[in-house]
Amino acid sequence: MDIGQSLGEIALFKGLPDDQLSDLASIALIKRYHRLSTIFSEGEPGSGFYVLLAGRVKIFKLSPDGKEQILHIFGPGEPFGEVPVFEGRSFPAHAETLENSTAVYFPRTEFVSLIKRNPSLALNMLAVLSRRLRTFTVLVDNLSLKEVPGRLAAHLLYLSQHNQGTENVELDISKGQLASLLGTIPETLSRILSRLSKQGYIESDGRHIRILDRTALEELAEGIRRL
Amino acid sequence: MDIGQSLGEIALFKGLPDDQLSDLASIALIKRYHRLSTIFSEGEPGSGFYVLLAGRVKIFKLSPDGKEQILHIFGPGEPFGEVPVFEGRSFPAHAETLENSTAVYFPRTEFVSLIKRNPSLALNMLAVLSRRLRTFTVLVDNLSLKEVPGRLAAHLLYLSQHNQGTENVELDISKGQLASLLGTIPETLSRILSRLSKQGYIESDGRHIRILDRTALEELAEGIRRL
DNA sequence: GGGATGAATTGACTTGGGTCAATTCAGATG
DNA sequence: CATCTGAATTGACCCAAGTCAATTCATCCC
Repeated sequence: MDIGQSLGEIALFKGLPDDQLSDLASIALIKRYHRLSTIFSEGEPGSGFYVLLAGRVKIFKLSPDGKEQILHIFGPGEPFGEVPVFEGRSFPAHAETLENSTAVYFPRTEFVSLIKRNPSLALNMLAVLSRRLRTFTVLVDNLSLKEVPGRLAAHLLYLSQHNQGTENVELDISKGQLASLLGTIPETLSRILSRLSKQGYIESDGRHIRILDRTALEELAEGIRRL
Repeated sequence: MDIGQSLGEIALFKGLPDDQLSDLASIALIKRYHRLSTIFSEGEPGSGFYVLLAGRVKIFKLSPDGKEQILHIFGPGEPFGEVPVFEGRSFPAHAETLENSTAVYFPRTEFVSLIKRNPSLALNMLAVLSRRLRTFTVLVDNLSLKEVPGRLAAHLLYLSQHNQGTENVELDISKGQLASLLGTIPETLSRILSRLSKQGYIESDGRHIRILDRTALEELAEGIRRL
């Protein structure tokens, strides 16, 4: 595989001249992981960051008694683990694969010196971090200001959006993981899905969900309507 | 006032040569705000960002029924409102002064072109955003995985830390605002402060709090101990 | 096909923390 | 000094969502 080639298709590296791409490729390391393996853990010193090529990775926090809060789920093309690269300290959360995955790893010092020589790489990275800050504000808003039905409604609408706005939505993670992403537990998620069905807002069959009353979901997500 | 001079003391601009500082000063605009005035609102297009020179600013989200969740409280030297600069879209949250405040405003396009010419400015900004990402992971962890006593304990320890680890801590915001920062309401905060006092963990008198049992607070914050 | 294993669902119960309302307290102002 | 106004506290009550336990369901593999 030509690494330089595939790097060019990654949003973070958009607009870079070919020689820079091959510079990148020359410092990159390919890493492969089995499903459910740890990529890094919170508190570890980070000496580089990753860009996912294939598979899926979750970034999450853990409470002492084992409850998990997922911060992000990343797919191909998305970078993760950058915080320690620019801030110097350790990883602020855990990273684990959801599927067999392949990532490129960029060592910190080499990458920083590349960034110094390439302003548009720096700006791309600034855009990535800014986007991530925005998603965090949404997550905080959900956790603190919405209740679980609202979070779930928002998530279903989000999935629908990313499927060309279709009414048919396929959950791409287990219900247990979805619960952890929404800041709740499987039991609660299960109950609320069935309440949404009883209300006629959705039709639910395993991982497949059909949106029947989009407006109702929107109002739930906005916090205007209560379930 | 020599703007260039004061800019040099801001962490974001550390290590910049004098001519770059005066470039910065030349695109900067000084803005003054009264206490409790809106600097920007969520959803507004952002055409630049701010660095606070004096006063205090809160960044917050609002629910439809008016409940507020504070994301950050910034003091002198701290930049805010950068997300739209690099990501292009609108402000992800509201910004309002807590006191009479002065800020420098940097218009987006001019600032970006400066960053293009100065890698260390870019790296400083990457460090700022990375640090902010870390604080968000902490906030999410608190909101989702800790209960209110734990969040409060963590906050008291944080305040103690930033006062050379003294046992005497002064709340620098109103209890109402503290509640909003901790993701709760004043009534609950009040009750929990008094429970902490009854337990002998703290002594509380208005805005002054004395830490009596640091270990207990640490264990509360860790989620090991329950109140 | 038939266990076996983990995921998901359902029920009964508990509880943290929110709502609403009533005081009390404290700082600002005339 | 008296009063006013918003902040903070306290009490009674309620409810969303968590815990614990028991099934049920689905998938995989022999």
